[in-house]
Amino acid sequence: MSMKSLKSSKFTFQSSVHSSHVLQCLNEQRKKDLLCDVTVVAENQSFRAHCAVLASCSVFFSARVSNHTTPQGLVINLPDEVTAEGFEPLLEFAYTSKLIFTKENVLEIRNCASVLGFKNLDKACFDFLLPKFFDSSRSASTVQRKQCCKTKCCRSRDTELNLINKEDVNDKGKSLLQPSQFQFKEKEPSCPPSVPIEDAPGSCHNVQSENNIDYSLLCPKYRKFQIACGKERSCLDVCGLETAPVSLEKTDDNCPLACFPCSSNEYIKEISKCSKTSLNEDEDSQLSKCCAPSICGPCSPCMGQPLLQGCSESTQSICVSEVSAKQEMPFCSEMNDAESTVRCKSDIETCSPDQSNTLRSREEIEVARQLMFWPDSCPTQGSPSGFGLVGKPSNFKCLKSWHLDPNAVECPFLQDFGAVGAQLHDGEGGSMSQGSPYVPSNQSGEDSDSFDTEGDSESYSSERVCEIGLPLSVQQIVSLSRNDFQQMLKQQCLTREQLEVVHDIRRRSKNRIAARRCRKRKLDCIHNLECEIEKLRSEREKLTAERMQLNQMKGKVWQSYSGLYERVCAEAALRPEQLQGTNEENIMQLVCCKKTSDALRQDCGHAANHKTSKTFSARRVSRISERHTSLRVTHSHSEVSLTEIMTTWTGPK
DNA sequence: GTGTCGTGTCATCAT
DNA sequence: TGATGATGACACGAC
Repeated sequence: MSMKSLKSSKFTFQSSVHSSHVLQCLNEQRKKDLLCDVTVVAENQSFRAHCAVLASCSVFFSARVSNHTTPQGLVINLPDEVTAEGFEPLLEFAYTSKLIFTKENVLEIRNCASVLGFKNLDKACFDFLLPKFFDSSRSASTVQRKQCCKTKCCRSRDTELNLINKEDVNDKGKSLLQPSQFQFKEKEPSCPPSVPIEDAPGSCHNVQSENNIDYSLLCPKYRKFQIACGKERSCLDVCGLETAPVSLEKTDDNCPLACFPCSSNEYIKEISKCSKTSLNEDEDSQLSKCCAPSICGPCSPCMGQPLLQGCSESTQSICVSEVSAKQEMPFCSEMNDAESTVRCKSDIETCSPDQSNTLRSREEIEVARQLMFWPDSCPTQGSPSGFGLVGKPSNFKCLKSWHLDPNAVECPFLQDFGAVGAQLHDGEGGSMSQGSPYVPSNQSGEDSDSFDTEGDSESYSSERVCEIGLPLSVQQIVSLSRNDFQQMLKQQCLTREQLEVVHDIRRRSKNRIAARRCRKRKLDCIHNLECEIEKLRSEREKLTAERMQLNQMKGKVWQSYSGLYERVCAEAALRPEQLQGTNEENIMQLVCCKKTSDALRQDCGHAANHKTSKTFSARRVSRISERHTSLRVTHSHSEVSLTEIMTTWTGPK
């Protein structure tokens, strides 16, 4: 591009950290009571704040502030429903985007948020959170999960929990919930990204949320299953633009993807979408580079799940962002006058590389942690067998063959990672140490299966390798990323036959792994569907019981009504047969009748009182008599029997 | 001997 | 265009 064209071009610089920085500054100002222009009073406790911030977060404050001409010095008394306990976290949320809550005060906060109309919280947070906290059916779900998911879920769950980074939950047992993560769901079908740790040992996840959304069925991968089950639903249909997380209810440990599949996966994919724009074709190797434990947490359960595709995707996606963040691009792409090209959203590029790394990675690591917290977040699909320590014998074989550190049992990711690193290191004379670009990208998560090549097939492959004198191990052939693999082949100067064997081994091995994943997904889907069926059954039973209860109540009400009815009839000197029309009409009639009777009595009383009075006129007596006659005539047209009225009242069953 | 299950492999399609 | 992943179909061995 010529200098001239460069001069005529427009550039866009967009910072996504700017907004958070502004909010952070506002929060600091609030704490120092600087530039605060409003005092909010809740239960005799006052809070200083900025009108603009409150108004931007809350419908209530927006209305109050906009109606106030001089916001300076404004004092807003909150409704009685809003307690200080509930409001304070909301105020923090307004300034930090983080809602800190406990199981004890979450209802209070929800109530306050509802009263104050806190945007993005009600649906995005509480609809998602409360069922998780208080859903009485959870125990049942757990039972279901135990039934349907058998041992693998449970064991993987236990392991998972043990691996959760305890830093993610503070000492007070509070959990962080970041609504910004939820906002994501407005675009993508996703599940709640976070969950309080105490709820982690959840129930079967596929048993969906209150909204009956089966996350496992939302992923494109499972479209076929959806169709097969007649459950084809688009993610947007389900999640909607405004509906955030739909529920916390998860159902099945063994199907993380099932529940989170869309959640975590889609969410992470969204991240990766942005990030991948910055990736060059060598993304595999970049993924490899970045997929180090240090990024996603040393013992990330997700990463440790050898067979969890979703998990690995999450991890990888996060890492992709991490990588892209490392690219030093102070400015984004160029925008030509007429044809605007790519516009960089660059929270990454806007700041210095180091800074952007920190900011981005923190955010994404937080997301990853939240996902890990979520029992199902480790997607799934896979992975019932979880961390390779449970489940199939093959996994044991894997560990047996790859273990370097027996103490690493609790951290499969590290096992695999370290093992492979060591393996590669040995094989490549140090060029493939841990964390090096040569560490295969597919080793994080599900693809740790790729190391499970021990067995007949692997033995056969090894024999072939020896036969043709390949200077490579089967593991190297299989586990390297595409670019690394090709680069290695170039360095090896292999014969045509050797190349064919290498490619054949690699192809078979990858396909073998893919087949395993595919089968696991199928099984997960089956489990998920079973869980869903169980949930629907229990719901049906619950509804049936509720219906019976309502019928009983209806009977009681009817009895009460009948008694009243007869009493009113007797009082009005009417027979039920004299009434006609619907029960509502009859009741109205009876009420009129009662009023008229009262009026008559009153008039008669007056008449009696005035009998001796000369002012009592015959005209008034005549008028009373007319009214009485009219009333009699009206009711004499009633021919409907009480039975019919009862039928009308009972209504269709 | 037969059925079931787990697994590997191939072919095909999509990305 | 080649690499890769997903998946249906088939074959095979173990139980």
